[in-house]
Amino acid sequence: MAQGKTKSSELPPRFDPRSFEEPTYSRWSAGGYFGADPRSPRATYVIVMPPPNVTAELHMGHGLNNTIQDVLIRWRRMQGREALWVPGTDHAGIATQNVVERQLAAEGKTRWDLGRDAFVERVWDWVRETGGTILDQLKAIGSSADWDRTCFTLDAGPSQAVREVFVRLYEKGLIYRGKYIVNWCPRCATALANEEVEHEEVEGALYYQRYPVVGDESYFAVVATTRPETMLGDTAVAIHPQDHRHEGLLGKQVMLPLAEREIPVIADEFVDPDFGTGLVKVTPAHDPNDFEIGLRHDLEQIDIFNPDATLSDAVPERFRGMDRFAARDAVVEELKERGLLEKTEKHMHSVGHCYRCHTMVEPRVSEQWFVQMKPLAEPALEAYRKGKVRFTPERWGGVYQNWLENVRDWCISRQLWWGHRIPVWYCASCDAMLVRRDDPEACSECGGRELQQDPDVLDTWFSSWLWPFNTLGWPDETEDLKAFYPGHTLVTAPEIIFFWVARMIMAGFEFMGEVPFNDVYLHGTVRDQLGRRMSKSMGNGIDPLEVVQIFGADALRFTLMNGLGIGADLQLNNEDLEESFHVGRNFGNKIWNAARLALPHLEGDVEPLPGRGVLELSDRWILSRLGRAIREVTDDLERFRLHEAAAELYRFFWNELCDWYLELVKPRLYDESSPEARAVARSVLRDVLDTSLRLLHPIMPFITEELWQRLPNREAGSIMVSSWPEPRPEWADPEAEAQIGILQEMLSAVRNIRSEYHVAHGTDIEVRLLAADESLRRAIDAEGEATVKLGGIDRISFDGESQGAEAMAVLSSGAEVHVPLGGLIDLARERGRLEKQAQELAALVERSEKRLASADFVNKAPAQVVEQAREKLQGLREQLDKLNQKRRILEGE
RNA sequence: GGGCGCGUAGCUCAGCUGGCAAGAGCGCUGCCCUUACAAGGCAGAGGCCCCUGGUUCGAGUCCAGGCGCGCCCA
Repeated sequence: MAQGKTKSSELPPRFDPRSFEEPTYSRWSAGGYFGADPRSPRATYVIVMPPPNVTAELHMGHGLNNTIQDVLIRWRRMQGREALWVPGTDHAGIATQNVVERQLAAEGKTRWDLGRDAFVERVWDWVRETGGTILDQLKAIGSSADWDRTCFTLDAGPSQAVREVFVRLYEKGLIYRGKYIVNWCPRCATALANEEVEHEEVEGALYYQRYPVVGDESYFAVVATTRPETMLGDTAVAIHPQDHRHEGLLGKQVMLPLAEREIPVIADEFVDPDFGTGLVKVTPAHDPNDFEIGLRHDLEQIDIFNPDATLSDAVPERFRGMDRFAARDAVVEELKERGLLEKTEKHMHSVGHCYRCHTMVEPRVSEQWFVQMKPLAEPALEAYRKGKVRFTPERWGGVYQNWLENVRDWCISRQLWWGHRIPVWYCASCDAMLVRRDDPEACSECGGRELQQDPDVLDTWFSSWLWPFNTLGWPDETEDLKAFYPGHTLVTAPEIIFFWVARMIMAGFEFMGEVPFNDVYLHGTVRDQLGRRMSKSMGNGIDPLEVVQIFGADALRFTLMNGLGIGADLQLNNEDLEESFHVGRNFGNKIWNAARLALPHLEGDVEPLPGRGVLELSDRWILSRLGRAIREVTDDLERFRLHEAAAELYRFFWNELCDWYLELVKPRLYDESSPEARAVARSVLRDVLDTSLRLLHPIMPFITEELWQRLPNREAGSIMVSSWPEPRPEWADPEAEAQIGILQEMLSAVRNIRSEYHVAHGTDIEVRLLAADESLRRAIDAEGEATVKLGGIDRISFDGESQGAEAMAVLSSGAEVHVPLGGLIDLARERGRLEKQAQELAALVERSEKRLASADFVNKAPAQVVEQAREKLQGLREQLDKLNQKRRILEGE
């Protein structure tokens, strides 16, 4: 793909990502660079993509999540690993069904109007139409997933895996069916798992209701409740056994008003004597705690609701069909009329809401399927304790552990139509229950052919938790499975630690005998400029594709990585995309222009990097700095500190390579009269640019490929499969770093003086360096031509004495920079300038002296620290002395 | 109620194992369209590192308490 490209000298002055991003992606795709080979002898590196909802559209959260994964996978691929990133989508039972139900509602229909089969077919139509859109969108941001392995949770393979898992767990006794209290979403008309309920503090009221005591109707049991309407399902009143205030009531019956039923007063440890009156109503069918009390006391469970939370036939006729909130008003009103409402108090309490539609959840007894979690949790906990699974940031490990230690059974049946149907059949003839991998033809007990499959489907997460291995072909023992399980890194958001991360680890042990990945990297949330979570409903989102259109995928990716503190949230301004993304775009432009400068000088043959002996000072310096950058970026990536990798790359490329090296090397590049010197410069430039582009590639894949293709002497057909740079120890060159460092400081001082005295650009000045140290002399000696150019200097001399009518600065080494400015010098201004500097230095000297005067510091601090402090003080004093000396001369003028 | 996180420049955030003359980007001020880049260059201003105590020779960093903000669990 490299040959015959546009000539480098023809690069336009501004980089235009749209001109190359899509074609570049197509070439990668055609080149087969995304695919992983199970037969490869290389060590693997595997990430499974958190599958987005099949009908979702790409938002910034996906953008962030997938960019992180792509950075990691591209980096490991370059390191020579057989890198596999498995993509796919999730059928997202409730969410997807909701979307199609809303479409139907717009047509004035419900799913029951269509019937199950037609409805499911309709969802499939919608999925076939829009499903996978999001995966194409992921390509636009550069994702290098192995698309040939794209998986959908409802595909045949994963569906078979789900059945296999259900049957195995059932046979092991870990799946059971029972009538328990579950969280019920009246809008979705289905049960939910505990984790699918979001609790929210709301201001409600505490209603004190009077239940007349049977046989002594002038006496009342007063119960406090936040949910008066559920009284219609009360089957007892309870007190704490040690609560002597209400002892007289124990064993008596009270008359439940409105329902006009007699119910007992019982004693149960669960009751909190300090809540309300110490007496509570017990509604076993509609409160989890009451449910437990009911079991202990063998109370009747009266389900007062229909699936949509209107009141059922279990309540008096006048309440039937009322919505639960209307029923609350009606009950309260009627109690009030009868004098049975003692008082109401404001009361804050936490109320559960459906995580998909935010409707208030109703605890409700119903028959559901459950997974017994404790036995599955043990190996998952063990793995964490032994460090086989690590979390980044570490603190999430505690959250994971805490959840597993207190894990409750998992309600896996959903009263939905879209999803994996539960593989259980009931025989109409003999009541047998068949749990099967394949659809049975006849009852195995009685041979009856009238079999009814369980109408419910499984929780979507019941397929998601198999994702690390069902995407590789499990339960078949495939080549892929052998090669790519277990995987390595999971990248996701902390809010699905329970839903998904913990369960995947459990399933990994239960079905594969091994943890599915070692590292869980949890990233923050994308927020708007006000700190609000981006969401469709609030309209404060940013469309990543729009960003790609305007700024390019590389700009998007760099901005995301650069702004992403470890475990921290990321703020972007959705009203000002320029503000949010120009950093990445401008960096791309900088890279582009550095190449625009370099490439014309690199045409034709370029020799490999020569030995150290022929390198110039600036070459030694940039190679030393580059080595440092390689170490830091690699280390940052290893520790998932992606934002620091991005910042380091930005700093190195811009502030060292562009600001200094390119300027220092220019004279040699343009000097055709010294071909040998020019050849060395070209070799170093080529190598540094090549290495820098490879370092940048995981974060900015497109621009680096585009430019890399124009470099001579490339090692591979695509930068994607070039090698990740390794630091060469022999490049480390503290001497060169020190020399260039002092040269930079000197130029800074000169430029400061120029700026202070408004010396026009183009007006060269003379610089006299007194007490110049060896480093500075050598640096100027080696880089004289560039130095005079960068400082706008026409002459540098090293002799003479401090004089009056000169601007002056002292460097940290003690070297004095004098700039004779002739008529431009303003003595008053110069005195002021030096005085300010002297004051600052004096303050530092004082602080430093004080520190060293402390016997404790000198005796107890490490010798090296004390020594450093002494040297520093000496340097500061020298600087201050020289400044003061100069000030005295100026006083005499 | 239990747990976790955050508070550093006007804004968004780095600052990892305590050794700082406290950093970056944006924004701001001044000068400059110097032939890679004005999406740029150079120079500069801007900080009780939330508060109070403690540990330490030494605290932005560790500990305790407080204030403010956010999240999770019950």
